[in-house]
Amino acid sequence: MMGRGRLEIKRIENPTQRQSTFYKRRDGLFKKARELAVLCDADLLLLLFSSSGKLYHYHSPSVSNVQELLRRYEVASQTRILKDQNGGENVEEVERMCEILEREIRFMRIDEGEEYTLPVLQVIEQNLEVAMKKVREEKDRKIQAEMETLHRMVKDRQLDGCGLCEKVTKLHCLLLSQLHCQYHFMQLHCLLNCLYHFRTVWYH
Amino acid sequence: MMGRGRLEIKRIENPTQRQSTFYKRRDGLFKKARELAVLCDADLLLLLFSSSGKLYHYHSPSVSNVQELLRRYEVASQTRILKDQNGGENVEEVERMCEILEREIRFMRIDEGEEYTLPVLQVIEQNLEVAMKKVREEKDRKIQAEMETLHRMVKDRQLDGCGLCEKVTKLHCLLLSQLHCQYHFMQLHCLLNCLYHFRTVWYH
DNA sequence: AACTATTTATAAGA
DNA sequence: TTCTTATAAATAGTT
Repeated sequence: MMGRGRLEIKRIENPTQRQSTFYKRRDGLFKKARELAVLCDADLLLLLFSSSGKLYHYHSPSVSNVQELLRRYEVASQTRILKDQNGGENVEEVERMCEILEREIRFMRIDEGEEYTLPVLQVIEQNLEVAMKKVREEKDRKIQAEMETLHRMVKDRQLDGCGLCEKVTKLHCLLLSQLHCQYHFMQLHCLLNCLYHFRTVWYH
Repeated sequence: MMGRGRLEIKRIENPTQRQSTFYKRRDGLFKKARELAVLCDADLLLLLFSSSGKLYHYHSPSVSNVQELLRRYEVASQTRILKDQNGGENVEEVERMCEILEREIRFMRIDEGEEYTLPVLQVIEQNLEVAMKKVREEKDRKIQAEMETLHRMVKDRQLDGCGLCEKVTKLHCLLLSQLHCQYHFMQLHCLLNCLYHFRTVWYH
């Protein structure tokens, strides 16, 4: 890294040297962490255990306690770390959240045994159309990217011996004819399997 | 610090510059953290939230999960972070319910800023197809019922003077031609408005 | 996203 | 350990 020689990023086997490096880099890391928090108005938590088990930690001053930050981490990373503190208050919030989600689903599909009026069905259909449009656009984008990757592979390798290039082009045309229209699901599914097959065969 | 000028360690007020600095220093910090963990055989956890609330995190590979490290932190710092296991039972149930609903929505539509793989997109599309099919079937049923009601009204009243019966039959045929195929939304919407108009006129 | 002139971090030596 | 110093690395300002 820095310093007089180049250092490989591998565990330092010499304990004295490891310890020395640990001190220096620990100080450097905490300094950088503090600076980032202050300069960029970011919240951070840094927990560090030396190989001997000693703890060093830092959290940005705007964070009043570690729990608060961990709660945000839970939400952002979709993992569950902390158990819920209070029983009563946030239950209502969770339930309200649940209701909102339920309503969202309700306007995305039909449930058995329910009665719907025509205008409601229209709304649901419209919502589905919008969602479907988005999904298909995203799929278009992905398929295009796949095809470009394939073409690049063909070009890069100058591999045209076994007629692969021709096959890829054919496949590409077939896919393009499917894009931007109403897909027939099974047909496209078949084509995509074919596409994936190509990629795996390529790297045999 | 480094770079062309000296930088005071104070919150950067210019948002563009703050963002730019954040990216650069974030990368630097994570690199340093990784290097320290590897070189000195240390365990570490780094949670970072940008000022806009986006999460970036890292923990050394030797740490299997975040809880494990937090438990060590609790012991070392003598603070209580992780709550004990027991607590509100029904809270968990509600939350589980919430998660299920959320997952259901997640497989019914595309969210901005998310990355989806092609197989996932396929699943979402398939779910939408199923939902759409159900909605359209339900709509068919409703429209058929509407038409039958209209026909009954015409028959019961023996009212054919002003050519209403003929009009209703025409409308019926038009609607039937639309059923069980892919509707064009606007077209059907127009027909339905027409249908409702008839019913209200009827009872003038 | 890239480029550099500088500053900063730090590896090795004292 | 702690300090020094030669050198590698990081990055601020700029394009």
